[in-house]
Amino acid sequence: MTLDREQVLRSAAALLTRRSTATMDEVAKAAGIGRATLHRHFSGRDALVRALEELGIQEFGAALDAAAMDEGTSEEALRRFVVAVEPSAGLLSFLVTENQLFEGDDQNAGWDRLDARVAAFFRRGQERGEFRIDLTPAWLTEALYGLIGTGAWAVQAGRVAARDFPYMIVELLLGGARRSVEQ
Amino acid sequence: MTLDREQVLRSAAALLTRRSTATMDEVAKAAGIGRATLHRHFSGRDALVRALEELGIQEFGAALDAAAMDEGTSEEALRRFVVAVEPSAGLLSFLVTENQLFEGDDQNAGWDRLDARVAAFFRRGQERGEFRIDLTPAWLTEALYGLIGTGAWAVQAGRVAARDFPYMIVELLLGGARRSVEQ
DNA sequence: CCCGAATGAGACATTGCTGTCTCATTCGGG
DNA sequence: CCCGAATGAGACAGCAATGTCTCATTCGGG
Repeated sequence: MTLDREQVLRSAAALLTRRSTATMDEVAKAAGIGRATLHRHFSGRDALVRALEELGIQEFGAALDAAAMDEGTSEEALRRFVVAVEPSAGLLSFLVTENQLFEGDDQNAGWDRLDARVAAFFRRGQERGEFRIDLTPAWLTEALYGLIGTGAWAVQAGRVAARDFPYMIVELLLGGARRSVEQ
Repeated sequence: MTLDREQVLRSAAALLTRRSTATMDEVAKAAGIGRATLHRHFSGRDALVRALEELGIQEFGAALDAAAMDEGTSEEALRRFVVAVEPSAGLLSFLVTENQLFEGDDQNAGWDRLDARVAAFFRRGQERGEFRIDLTPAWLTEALYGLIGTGAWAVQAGRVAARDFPYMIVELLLGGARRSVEQ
């Protein structure tokens, strides 16, 4: 017994990433437990989503920590980060969409903190002359999130190879599609 | 009388863009009509979404046409396109999310045709030496869609200025965040 | 081995949305 | 002006998911 809460959350994340409207019953079945048991541990769908949110925040923060965004060039740091965040990309994409539904409501302070860290990273890169300054840190942050979500979806849909995920995201975000003269 | 179908679709698009789970009743109220009338014109929620899908496909195609993707440099064409597609960005973002829910089901052939046009544009740019060739046309296409959706959302959330929308998307997609040496 | 705790299966009421229907009202063309 | 068509408001049943509860079963620590 002693239900593995972590494993339940992981399977729920995997399912909801694919189909965000999945039923509590489907979530339970996907975790290999009964719906009643699922309800005993997460008082409702809201509680489940909130638990997933905390998991996502924790993983996102862990990826930022693991990437050591202050060390080396900004480009190296960004590469490390995208590699570190890749396993959580699907979950994060789901949570972003889910958050968009709560229009105006109180947004989890955890996200603000993470957003601030990412935006500060881009600002630092601008101050060091590594990033262009005509694109705001806020936009670069949003664009990074968007590309991670898009990449996760494209991989899952089979439109791009999974092993290219970090390369494609970082190359596009940093270098863009334009072929530069020195190439 | 003689309900303005176009105007109903537009207000539905505006509402569903903000909150994709809006009720038929809310859609009707947003359009200033009764729920019964809404049902008389769109036999159900599915029919409404399908009508919105056709509208989105038509607008997307119109934006491609208006941008004349074959004329001038690829960069100029892309700029024209993003400017032309901006008014439809919210609707397209909603439709992409909605389509993701139909896992595996028959996807509207209209999208395939549009995807092919966009991918062909990037491929042409690669052949002309304007775009780098280590990023696949399929990925560039997905990334463009993702950035358009992200941009639309960031504007609506007030995180970036609306008038910067085309500039930010095109600059990031083409040039990337890296500050190049010649700058 | 045994007993308590946790689980799974299912019944049940509730809720919110949907789709259909009716009927009084309103609009607008002829 | 008048009549038919369209609309709005609301009633209604159906349905799917939720959340709660019960009860038999199973697991595992002592």
